[in-house]
Amino acid sequence: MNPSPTSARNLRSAHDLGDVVLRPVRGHHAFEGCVEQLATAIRLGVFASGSALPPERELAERMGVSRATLREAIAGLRAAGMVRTTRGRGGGTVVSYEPTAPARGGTPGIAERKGELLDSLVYRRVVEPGACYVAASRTLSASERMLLTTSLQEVDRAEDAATHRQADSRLHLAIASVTGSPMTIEAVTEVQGCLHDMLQAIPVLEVNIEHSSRQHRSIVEAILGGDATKARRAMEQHCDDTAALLRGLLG
Amino acid sequence: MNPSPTSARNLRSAHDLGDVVLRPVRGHHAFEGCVEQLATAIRLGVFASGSALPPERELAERMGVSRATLREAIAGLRAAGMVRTTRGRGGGTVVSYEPTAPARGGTPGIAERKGELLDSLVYRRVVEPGACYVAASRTLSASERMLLTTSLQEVDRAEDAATHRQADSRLHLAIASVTGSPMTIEAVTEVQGCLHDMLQAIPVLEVNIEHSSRQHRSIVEAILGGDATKARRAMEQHCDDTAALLRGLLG
DNA sequence: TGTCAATGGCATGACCTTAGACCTTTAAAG
DNA sequence: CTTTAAAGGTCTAAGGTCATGCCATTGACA
Repeated sequence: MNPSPTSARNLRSAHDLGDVVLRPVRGHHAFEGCVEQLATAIRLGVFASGSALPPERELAERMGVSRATLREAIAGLRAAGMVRTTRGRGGGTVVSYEPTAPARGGTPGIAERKGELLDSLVYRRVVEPGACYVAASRTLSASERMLLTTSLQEVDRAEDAATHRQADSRLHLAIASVTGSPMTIEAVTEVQGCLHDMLQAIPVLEVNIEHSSRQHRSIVEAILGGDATKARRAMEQHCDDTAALLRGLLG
Repeated sequence: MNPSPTSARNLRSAHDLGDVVLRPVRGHHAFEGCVEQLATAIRLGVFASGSALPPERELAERMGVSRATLREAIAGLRAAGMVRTTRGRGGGTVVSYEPTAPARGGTPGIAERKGELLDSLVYRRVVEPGACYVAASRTLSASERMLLTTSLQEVDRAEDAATHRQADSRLHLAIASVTGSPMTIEAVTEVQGCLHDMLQAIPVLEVNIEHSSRQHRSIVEAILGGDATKARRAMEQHCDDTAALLRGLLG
């Protein structure tokens, strides 16, 4: 009666957790992963235009990859015009990528990733408010407090949409960073990568920027003040507002 | 005066985000990753003893790895005595791992991972309460509600410490699963893997089990009742209590 | 009972990745 | 000006990973 329950197989539970926990061990080739990670870091403004990437040997070690592989990745970035490389002492690989304003010439490849992107909005709602809570609960060092205030100022000071977008990402990463938790930082980095792709795909409204700036201020204020609950609530609101906006535009 | 600020390099900000966002592209070899993931799933009870793993071809595809690589991983599990493989139609790879009671014969390799494990407690505090909130916010299908109640019952019914440990993991994975968010599920899976390793390393107290069972009940109750705030608060309490216990034992 | 299909077992060749050593270039240091 | 050290550029041998196709085994089904 049941569709072929072979003795062993049907011991698996109905709503099978096994179907759900097994994830790809790794997406693609190592060098593609490197390209993606570096490109994301650059686009998010973690490495500003004009600044140098760490030396290849150091980068390779930090990314857990051989120098040959890392070099292939850098060659990819160079081919894409995101970095320029010079040799000799004092040389290195320098970021030549200038942030571009959102919604320039359509949305390349957003539609195909719709599922992943919608998921990232849910995940963000989980991760970022939690990170805020943790950040606000900790006693922050002077340099950590400085990182937060500086990042916030950079968001406020941004004059064009492109710089503002990067400063926004950096602020969120800064908040994650002051949790002191590598896993949390990784999660926020992943989320911000997706978010950036979405926000680049839509036109920016002045109203939205003003609105989110207010939220940013109250988030940072709450974290610096050590009010974990308030910090989380503020970030929740921020995530929900952004998500509503983006879900509307993804259909 | 400053320690050698070469023109380009010092454009990197003081509290350098770049130092913090770059993560290993992938830990180790693909087949090690497979072993780890499958072994964790088995130890957490996602694949119960006696049940069959999916066919190699299917598993390989789901894990994004070639069958050759996956087979090497399975060979590893077989060598470790966790699975048994039979050929022919109706054959397959069957889990032969029986859960073991915590704290049997010391704590192999917990000390070296101390940093990672402590981090996972912070990360858990971020992820699981958030997952609860999302789960409680959704309208759950009948089978999702069933999954939750069943998982809860299994925790309560567990008669020895070993099965209780697995049922506990499965309940947490079930909660993640009903968020419907793959990224969230992945995060909780990772966290539960670490948590399991820690909890296996300590003796279980009847008191603690009783305490956490109460918390489990109120968590599931809140999720089923759609009370997101209450669900999150209950899970926060649960995480904090477990974390306090474990931090004490990790030094 | 015989056939078949689902499953694990195996082999091949192309490609990727690694580790390490060594070369070349070039600015900084003396 | 010479030396030096810090970078990127190149090579090689060994091993990991992949896609694919085919073989071997064995329970299910007619």
